[in-house]
Amino acid sequence: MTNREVAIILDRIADILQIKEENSFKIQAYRKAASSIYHLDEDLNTLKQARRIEEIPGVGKAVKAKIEEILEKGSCEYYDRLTAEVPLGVLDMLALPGIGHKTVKIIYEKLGIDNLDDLLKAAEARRIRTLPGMGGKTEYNIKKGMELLRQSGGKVTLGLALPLAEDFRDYLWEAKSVENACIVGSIRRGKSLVSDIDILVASRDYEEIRQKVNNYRGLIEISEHDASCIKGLLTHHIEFEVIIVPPQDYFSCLLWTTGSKTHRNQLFKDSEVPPWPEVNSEIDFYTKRGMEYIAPELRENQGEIEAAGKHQLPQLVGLDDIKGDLHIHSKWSDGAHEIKDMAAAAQALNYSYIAITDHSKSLAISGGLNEEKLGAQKVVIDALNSELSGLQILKGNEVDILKDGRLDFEDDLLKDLDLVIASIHSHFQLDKEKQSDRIMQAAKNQHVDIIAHLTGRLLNRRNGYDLDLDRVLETVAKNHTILEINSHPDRLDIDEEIARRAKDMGIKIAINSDAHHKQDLGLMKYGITTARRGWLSPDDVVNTWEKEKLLNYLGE
DNA sequence: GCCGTTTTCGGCCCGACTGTTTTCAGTCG
Repeated sequence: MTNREVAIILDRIADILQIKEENSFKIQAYRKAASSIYHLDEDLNTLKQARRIEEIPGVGKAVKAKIEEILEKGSCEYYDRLTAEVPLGVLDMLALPGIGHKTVKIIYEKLGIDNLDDLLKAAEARRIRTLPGMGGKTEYNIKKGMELLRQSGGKVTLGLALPLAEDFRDYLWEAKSVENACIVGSIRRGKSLVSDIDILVASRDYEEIRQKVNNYRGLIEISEHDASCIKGLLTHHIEFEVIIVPPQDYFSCLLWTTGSKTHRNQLFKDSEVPPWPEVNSEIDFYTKRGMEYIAPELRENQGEIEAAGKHQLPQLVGLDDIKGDLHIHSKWSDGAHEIKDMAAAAQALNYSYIAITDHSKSLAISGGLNEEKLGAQKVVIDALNSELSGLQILKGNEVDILKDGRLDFEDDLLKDLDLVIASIHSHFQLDKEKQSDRIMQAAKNQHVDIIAHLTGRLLNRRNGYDLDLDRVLETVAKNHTILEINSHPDRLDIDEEIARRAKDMGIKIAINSDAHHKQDLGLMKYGITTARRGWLSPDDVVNTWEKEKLLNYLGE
């Protein structure tokens, strides 16, 4: 069992307890333990062997026993008992926006519905409105939510698929006969939602690879296999495909399997099908055709082939270019750690600056800071800065954009901060005009430096709010406001398409982790991938800049 | 169920909006 799988079980226990309306603090305890484990930087199995499970924050005697049982047996008696009472299909319904634990409980108890398909049928048959507290709008929410789920077509986020793919690839590479192995397909191109995990393996021993796949701890089943391919299902029910080629064909197959189809169609004529033994590397392939090397993230037939032919591809931003992180939370609001701990984690990444940007007072659930606390936080940061060498902590805030476009703090207070992020956390359903006006008003505020998670989308969960992007981007450009690429793999907001538009309009971008936990600083790589897919260069991204240049820009 | 310069039980625990109601329960960030 991986940490993530254990965390998912603990979260499901919390969900079922919530549906059963048990003590809310008990539910909270399971959620906290799940979150701690999700963010752990050590493997639970290792911790168990070292008898250190109880060191995990939020894990006491009871949860520890359950974790150990799950690690040994893949499940625990308590969880099995709960899922016998409330089937997992009932929990699937919680994914629908506007449908919470109480609603799900009533639907399950009164109508006996325990899966999404039956729920949709009941909503279409207008049976949901017969239940207490539910009406036409609840049915609409169900139908609308199901549409969103269907749109994603069973795809999973890169944040879920990539770690699993990396683990699988590293495992396969351990086989003696493997000379090369690479994650290919949409994961290699860095798409934010992917349908499966594809691994290309160079080996002459098919049988060894098949045995190896068969023994993988994350394997659920092998569905089919032939001389060059093994297909099946991995944990989290993600489909996989292992493609096995002889070593001399590896690089041409790497190109072919990375795709995308449209990139391939544009590049190759019908007659051209791999292998091409003369190809020694991808760079070699493009060079021999008189082109620059095209990075996997660009291979989407969005003008990259033409640009590569003219040697006009941008120099893409990379993780190594990043010098700081401008959107970080601490314990002062809803973060998990003290500022000094986040600073230490940033130093470990060799950053030269970070901005502490806790929430503002309106976001009460997250412990948003009021004027007084913000003042106190500045004193703490000043003290830390006087001790730190090599890293500067910028005094910032993620200030809420209120319903009418005003900000949660007065200008007088904002002007004294090093960095102001403005973002929306409420009133998602305003109409296009009002929503756009609201953001534009924030962008026009001379103290606002960055607009964070512009569209508010949550991948597989919620579409972005209705925005007139043309008008918004125009205002952002005019006011020299920076747009954020939020690196959280559930957000990746703005996406590559908007990022590229923004770049063309001269808008600068900040790639931020929005870290609520030390480990979250590592999410930066997902934002980088999105930036690369948006054709961004280091110069387009303000947090690749030297500190002095950045501070100058913020001060203007 | 966890946690304790509060110390082994009692605290943990927001607030606004939405939808279904006609005074409030459920959802969400």
